[in-house]
Formats: sequence, structure tokens, C-alpha cells
Amino acid sequence: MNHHPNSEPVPLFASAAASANFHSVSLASGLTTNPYDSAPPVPLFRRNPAANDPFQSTNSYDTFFGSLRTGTSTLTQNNPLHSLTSSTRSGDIRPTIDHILNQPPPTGHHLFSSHATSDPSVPAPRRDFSAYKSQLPTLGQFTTSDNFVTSFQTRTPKRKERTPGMPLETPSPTGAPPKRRKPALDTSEKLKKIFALLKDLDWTIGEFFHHLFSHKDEDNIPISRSQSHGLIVQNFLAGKTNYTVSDIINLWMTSPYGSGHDERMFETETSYLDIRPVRQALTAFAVQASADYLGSESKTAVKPASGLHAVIETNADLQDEEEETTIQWMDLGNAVPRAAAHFREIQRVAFHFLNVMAEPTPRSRNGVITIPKSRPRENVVAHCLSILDFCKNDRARILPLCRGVLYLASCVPVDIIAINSRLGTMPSVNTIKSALKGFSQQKAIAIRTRARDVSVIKDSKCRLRTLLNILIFDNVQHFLRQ
DNA sequence: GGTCTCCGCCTGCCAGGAAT
DNA sequence: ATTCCTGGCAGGCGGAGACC
Repeated sequence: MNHHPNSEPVPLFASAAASANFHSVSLASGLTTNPYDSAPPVPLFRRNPAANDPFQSTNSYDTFFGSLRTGTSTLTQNNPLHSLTSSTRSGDIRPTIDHILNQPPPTGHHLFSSHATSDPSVPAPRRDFSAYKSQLPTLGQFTTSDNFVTSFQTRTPKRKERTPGMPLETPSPTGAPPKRRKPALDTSEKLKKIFALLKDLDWTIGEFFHHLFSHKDEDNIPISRSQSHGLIVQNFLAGKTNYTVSDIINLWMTSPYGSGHDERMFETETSYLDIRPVRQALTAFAVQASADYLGSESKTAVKPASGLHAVIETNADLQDEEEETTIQWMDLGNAVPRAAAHFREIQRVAFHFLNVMAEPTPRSRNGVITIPKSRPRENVVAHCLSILDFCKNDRARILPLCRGVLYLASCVPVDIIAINSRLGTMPSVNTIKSALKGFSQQKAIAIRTRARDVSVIKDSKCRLRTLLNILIFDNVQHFLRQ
């Protein structure tokens, strides 16, 4: 037995009423119809599975997977599971008499039933392949005569469609009576067998999933699994099976058997590993995984190479002019669209979240839906992210510096700039002034370099011309009328 | 009263070394 | 090869004093 090292194997169901089978529990007399009331009060498994149960001889993890893996397993061509798969492949779902007789009683809230009819005497109507396929659980797709692994992958029907006039079975060339296939199992029957097997193994569903997907032991040492086991898990996790992980999660989130909403939904403090109910754990996982990613995203965003840094190089020779963190006065002009593009690319998730939060509610007036445009969302989100990044790293200040220059140029009182500096919307007034001085020095250096340039060039008519530099000063002082 | 300059403190960046 | 840790360094911030 391959139990979890830290937990005792807990039987999935009590053994008090071991004689009751699965159907008698959830569907008995049609009384247990409300899944919200309580869990099934009696065991879902038979204590003694049928003698021809293909799963009954498997009593360990390895035996279980080994039995499912190859054609030498206990599942053979004569196995009901295989017969159903064969009929599914052909696209001709024809319930046999046994199949009809084994249909579960009707209920509106059967835990695992896929039948919607309310009359047990009426066989399930014929359906096309896609309709039937959509109601099969993943485990119902197992085949045994072929490679078990390949049955997880998407298959295309290999057999010809049977026309109405075609006989159901082809006579044997030897004249022997044709072998009759065993009736196909429905979903409930398959689940019943799986549950019986789990009970024989003394496993809960949780233990089964844990051992199925665990890849490291308690010492953090990788667990060696069989090749087929690895491929099965790989195909499922890679989304190559008919029912993907997202399908399963969706079923968990919408199942009436899951606990309802409470304050632990979207929990941020308690680790999702410590939350047991499925919806609370899933929503907490989503929040905490997103939070972790947002943290790493912002950590990357404030690195010098990200483009948000603003260093005003004032060295006389401007050797570092090519550095990506060095900015000039001209760079402030297009800082907002540059930053917005940066956020959309590097802080993709944060940009999306803030966009969703800032999205205004569309208004309907006289049947015309209008979206407010007075505050462009992209600008708002870009400035919000710039403040957050500036809070994280004071070098990532391209937009705060733009805002500070605007405030300073607008003769805003120093106290207002100090308050905004405290709030993270702009640097301190000293830093803003230093930046302006740096820009001024950059301009002065550029002018001196141009002024020294007295080279001779050729014009369009190949005449030699001497460069003439003209400096034009513009008075841009801002006068305040008292 | 406003502005400028200086200086100490603090924080982020970066390079180098150690650990994994 | 990658990640983590640590120490040095640069520069921003904010307070205090001087100047206008």
C-alpha cells in the first residue's frame, strides 16, 4: 500500500452498510434528490465486488496502473469498458438490453449520473458522438486492448460509419457463431467500478489524486514513476485529453456539492494550502498566485533596463548619453505613451487588473450606449503604475519627474510638491530642481559643441560652405498678474 | 517668507563571491 | 549555470542654516 506518509489511510466511506451498492445510496427510491442537504449517509461501494470485476485483483498502486496500461491487463477485449469505447469510436451509441436495465434510477441531482430522463423504463435516446462524449468522464475514455496511454489523446474514428442497412455483426469466416459483445457500461457503472477499486485499495479520492500527481516525496526527492504513469499525467496536464484541467476546475467551482461562498473566498492572508474547501482554496490560490506574479512583475519593471529610470547625466562629455537610463529634456515629451507601452508589455497582468478596475460602467441613454471618455483609462492606469513603481524604486521616476516638472513650472507652492512627494506622485523639489539643472547643463554642452563646429561642408551645388551657428533665445517666463 | 546650499542619513544598484 | 548574499558606492531625500 502506498499511503501518504503523514496521514493514515481514511476509507472513503464507512463500512456500516457495506452491503449497499452505489446506486442504492444516491438514488434509492428517488428520495435522495437534493444534493445540498447532506452527503450520502451510506457507503457508496460494495464490499465484495463482482467476481469478474477487472479491478478486483488490483490491490496496489503499481498493480492499478499496470492493469490499466497494456493489453495484458485484466481489462480485455471482453471487458465492458472496452466495448463501450469501441461503440463510442464508431459513433453509434446503441444501448443494449443489459445497458438499459442497468440504467440508474432517475434523479435531478444525481452525483455522477449523466441521464436527464425521468422515467427509468425509457432507455436513453440515441445521441450523436459529440453529445455522448461530452457526458463521459475522463476515466471513461480508458481503453485496454490498445495502449492505454494513447487512449488519453484525441482520437479520430478509424472504423467506417455503419449504414442503416448494414448488419450489426459480420458472420465469422469459419462459420462459428459471432461473439456477442458485452453490454457497454454507462458512466455510473464505470464510476462504481472505480470506487470499488479505490475501496479495495483503501484509498480516498484525495489519496488517489495525490499519488497520481505527486512528483516529490517528503524529502523533496523526485519520485520515479513508470513511463506510462508519466505520459498519462503529462497528457492530462498538457490539455491533450478530452477533459482538461480547466474543465475539472470548472466542475469543482460549480458543483452543488462544494461548500458555498464565505469570507474565506479570495483569501489573501491564509495560504491556500491551509484552506480545505475547494472553492475557497481555488479562489485563494488564484489571488495568491496573482499576487506573487505581480510582485515579480513589478520587480522586473523597475530594473534600469526597463525604461522607467530617469538619470540626468551632467558629465561634460556626455559619455553615458547612450545609456538607456539617461534621459534628456526631449524625453519628457513622449514619456506617457512610452511608459504606457512599457506597462502594457512588462507589467501586463497589473495593467490588465487596473484596466478592469478603472473601466467605467457604460451608460445607456435613449438606447445608445456611451462610454465616458473624459479620463482615458490608459493614461490613468499608466500614472497609477508609475506611482507604484516609483514607490518601489525611486529611480523608476520618469512619469513622476514629468509631473514634478509640470508642477514646478506652474509655480505650484513648495508644500504641494512636498505633499505629492510624500504620496509618491513626484520626487522631492530638490530632485526636480536638480533634474532641471541637469537638463540645462545638457543643453549648454550641446550648444558649446555646436559653437565649436566650424567645419566646411559642400552644398547641393558642390560649393564649399562654412557652417554658421545662430543661437535663438526665447523668453518663456511665466508672469503672474497680481 | 521664500529660496538656495550644504550635509547626514538612507536606500537602491551593482559587482564579486558563496551556495545550490 | 543560476540564485542568493554582502559590502561598497552613488545619489535622492529631508532638515537646518544662510541669504535675499
